[in-house]
Order: sequence, then structure tokens, then C-alpha cells
Amino acid sequence: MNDRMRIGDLTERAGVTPRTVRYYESIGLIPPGEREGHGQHYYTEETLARLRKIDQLKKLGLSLDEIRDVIDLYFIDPSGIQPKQKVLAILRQHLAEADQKIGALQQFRADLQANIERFERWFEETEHR
Amino acid sequence: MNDRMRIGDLTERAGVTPRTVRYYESIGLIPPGEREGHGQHYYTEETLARLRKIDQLKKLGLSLDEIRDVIDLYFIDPSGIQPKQKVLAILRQHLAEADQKIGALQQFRADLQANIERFERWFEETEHR
DNA sequence: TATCAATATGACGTTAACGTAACATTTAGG
DNA sequence: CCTAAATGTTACGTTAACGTCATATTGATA
Repeated sequence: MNDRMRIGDLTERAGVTPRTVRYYESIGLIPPGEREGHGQHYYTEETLARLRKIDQLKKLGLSLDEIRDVIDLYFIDPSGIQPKQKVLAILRQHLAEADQKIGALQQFRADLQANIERFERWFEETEHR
Repeated sequence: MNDRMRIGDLTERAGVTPRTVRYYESIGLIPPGEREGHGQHYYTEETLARLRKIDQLKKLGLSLDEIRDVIDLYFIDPSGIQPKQKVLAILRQHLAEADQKIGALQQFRADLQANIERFERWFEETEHR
């Protein structure tokens, strides 16, 4: 497994900037790239995958703090986790919040649809008056 | 229609602070409360309704800028609107974005569900080993 | 080995959406 | 009429999630 890449390749493939990678490292969202002494950092495919997953979760409206709660669940094997019940609780809470958001969004979608139809009907009337 | 209320009543009923109301006024999200000369501002039920709708939309992840694009559609009669096609375009775009978000959220929800079940199964195994 | 692009490392800047403190005015109530 | 509570007005502070220099090293290549 020779997937050593430098930050340039990593950021290009992930669609982020080096600043973002270093920021994520600083807040513990991604593991710090390995290095020898004080040289450059080298990253792996897994870090790339994490960056992409983080991007997905961000688009759902999750903050980086919230993402940190769940991101590991995608990448580490269960046998390494200690506070098992706590993890499950977090997961279930996120599930409930997701359901909330989905419901709210569907309501919003319905409102939009209604407004669109309202405007379209109003067009019909004024165009053919 | 004697629905004159001062900022205290308004904010209490809307669940926001005076600061928020004044901020929204300053960026044109809600109309400035009427007043006589340099006295206090008086608000109406419609402003209250707007505040509540803004809150709803915020929970969907819309920024105040995006909300400003659509908020009027809930409160003004269609006959007052000029750039009709433009409004429809905005609405349709928001509809598409809502569909996107809903899809992403459902995927996320499924992921969560899968992870939860994975953990639960793992519990079964380790508890009854 | 010399060099130049790619990285590393601070540190200050930025935007959104308000919070909060300070001080001046207004208004309802006794 | 007078006072205390509510409101108005500045203006500086705050958090998240990075952007943007400036400067110092590092490392691939001619």
C-alpha cells in the first residue's frame, strides 16, 4: 500500500485547500499526516476519503463539531471503540435530527410547490384576461 | 385591525431578541416598525408571522440572504410583483435545491441506520460470546 | 549542487448573524 | 408630575470556518 501523497495531490483530489486540511488536522477532524522529523506531511487514501465524507456531511448542514461526532463511524472498525452505548446514543440522536430535517424540508418543498402553482395560475388569468 | 405591539411583545411571541428584530430591519428582511417621529416602533401581526416564517426557513439551512429571496412570496399578493418570471425561476431553483437536500439527507439517514444496526449486531456478538 | 516550486508555520483578516455593554430617551403607571 | 421599566442607538465583541499574506524550509530536478 504505497498511497503516500503530499498535500498538493490530496487537496486537489479532495477539492479543498491546504488551509482546510491543516485546519481540520488542528481540530482533530482528520489525523495529522505522517512525516519524518520536521519535513513535509504525507497523507493516505483514507484521509482523502475522510475529506470527501466530511464534505458530504457539511452539505447536510452538519457543523464540523457534529461531524466529528460521527465521522469515525465510517472509518474505524467497531472493535476499537470504547464508549459503545454513548456512540449508539449519538447515532440515534443524529437519526432523529435527520428525520426532523427531512420533515421540515418536505414541508418547505410543499410550500414552494404551492407558491409556484399559485403564480402559474395567476399568470393564466392575467395573460388571457 | 388594532394589532399594534411594541418590540417587547413581538420578540416574546416570536421567540427572538430585540437585537434580532433590529438586525432584520437593517438588512431589509422585515419592514421597519412604524412610529411617530422619534419615538418607539410599533409592529403588526404580519411582522410576527414573518419572523416565524424566517425561523422556519433558517432551520432548513437557508441563509438570511436566501430567505430574503423568497420571504415575500408568503406575504404579498401576487398582483404587486413585477419581475414575475424571475420570481418563478427563483422558486423553481429553491425547489430543486430542496429536492437535493432531501435526497442527501435520506442517504445520510440510511447510513446512520446502517451504522446503528452494525453496532447493535456487534453488541449481540460480544455480549453473548 | 544550485534552484525553484511546493510545503510549513505563524498571524492577522473575513463573513454571517447576532450578543452585549453603555448611554440617551420614551412611555406607562402611581 | 415623577419615576422606573421599556425602548432606541452606537459601537465593540463573538463564533465558525476558513482566506490571505509573509516568511522560512524542504525537496524534486536540471
